[in-house]
Amino acid sequence: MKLQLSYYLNRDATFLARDLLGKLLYTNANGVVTAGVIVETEAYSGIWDKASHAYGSRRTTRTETLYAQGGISYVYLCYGIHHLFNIVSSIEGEPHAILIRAIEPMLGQGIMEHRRNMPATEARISSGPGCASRALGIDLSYNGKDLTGEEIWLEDHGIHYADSEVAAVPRVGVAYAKEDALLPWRFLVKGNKFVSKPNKA
DNA sequence: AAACGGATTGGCT
DNA sequence: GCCAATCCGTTTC
Repeated sequence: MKLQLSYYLNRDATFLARDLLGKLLYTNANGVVTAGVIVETEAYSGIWDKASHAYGSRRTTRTETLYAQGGISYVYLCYGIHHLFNIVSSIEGEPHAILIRAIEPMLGQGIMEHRRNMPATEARISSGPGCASRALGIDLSYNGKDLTGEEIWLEDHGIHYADSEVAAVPRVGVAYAKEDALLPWRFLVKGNKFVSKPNKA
């Protein structure tokens, strides 16, 4: 049920990004548990990926997390306000990460409503990487957390999407990555209302 | 100690 | 649906 360390050691970031669709992401913030089904992801793969923070083997205090062995979280602040949550994968020294861009709320909707200050009937409550993180209560304090621990983890509840239900399209907001911006490394569940806005395929 | 810039969001037309 | 505000951790001087 709970995904174990071995799952995160897979060295194919795009495989994981696709495989993570349908998995449940849980957080436990001081006993307050919330969870949602992952319905949109993006793969960031290693030092050759111009869209990755680890492009060109860039190592700073912040990106150091990406180089660790898979199975931990990488949370960083975007635009000064949004906490973007990534799953670090692959072996130590190979900086792969999967950005979680949207979830479908499954547990603790009332808590999410409070965190987002909007009714759970609104799709945007957890649509988009910043919103999904906020709904789950993820902030910078979650950076570097063990994903097999008790604060944040993933579970497999047997939800599986057929290839015909999944779209692989270019990533969002990475125009600066030049030719790598065209790679179809964004995966989403077609027709799911929580998938974030940029829907063009 | 200061400047930078962004894996976005949501408010406005 | 489009456009532009925005903020602080990170990086660099």
